[in-house]
Amino acid sequence: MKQDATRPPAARSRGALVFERAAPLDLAETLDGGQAFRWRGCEDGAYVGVVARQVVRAFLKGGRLTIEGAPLAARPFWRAYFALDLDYGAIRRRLAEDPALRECLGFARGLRVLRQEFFEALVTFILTQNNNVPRVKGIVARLCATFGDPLGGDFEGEPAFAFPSPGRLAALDESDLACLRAGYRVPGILDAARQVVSGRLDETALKTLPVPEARARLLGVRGVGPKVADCVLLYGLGRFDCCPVDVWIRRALARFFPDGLPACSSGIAGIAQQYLFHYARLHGLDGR
DNA sequence: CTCCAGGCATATT
DNA sequence: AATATGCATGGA
Repeated sequence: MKQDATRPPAARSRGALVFERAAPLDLAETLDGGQAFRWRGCEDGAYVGVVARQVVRAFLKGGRLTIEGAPLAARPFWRAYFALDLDYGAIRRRLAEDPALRECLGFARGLRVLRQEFFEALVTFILTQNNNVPRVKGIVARLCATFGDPLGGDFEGEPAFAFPSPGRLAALDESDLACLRAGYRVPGILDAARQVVSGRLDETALKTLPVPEARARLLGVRGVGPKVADCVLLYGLGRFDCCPVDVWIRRALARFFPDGLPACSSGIAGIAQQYLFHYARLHGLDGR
């Protein structure tokens, strides 16, 4: 509830990006489903987020997606972020060939798999280890507020901060990160940052290498196991052919689909998995 | 106060 | 190669 009349106006090159034919896309399902941790829903259905050093407001109206606050030059970025280059109608039709997935599709009409930034996905999914989404959001917020660059906008009623760069985090030690209250996940954050800075973890390589090799490299990071590695491949590297291992989900869903879970169409197994995960959460499956 | 969160690292069989 | 246990922290 504070005003800052001295703050410079938003950069003049910023405006509203409008994407026609964004459907099927549901912001709540996509932005608030445990894929990303830097979006907050508003009462009017819009979402405010900090992504790639941009503080933006996203909303849907009549099948059109509007992104306010982004540089006009960032249009390709947002198109990729929301996977607007993919024909989700066709993808859903293909997934619907499997009976189990067909059931799930009905409960997530506008779910999409985001293409997030690599380093942020790597760090945030290290944080998800044995953790819950609200707390991950809190840790990420503290991480950004403490070590990220101020961006000049507002987020959650506070000044907005960028996600910290690998270089910034790599120079820290565990005591510096104690303020995050991230517990035993801290060494993983540091190792991830240092491996990126050293070049041992290279985004371009991870995007072009065969999935098994990219996965093997990610597994070399402290705090990255099979689950986190595949989440990073899927959300942070756009490897939609990669399917996060999720023992819990498979066990829980087995109750609903005794005939077996879908084989996961080749090439888009990760997208299929996302529908399964959403379905499981929606139905409050506890795996009992 | 318990339980547990889309696991992982490590020590045991 | 499987299987068991500890783990920091705080939301519910």
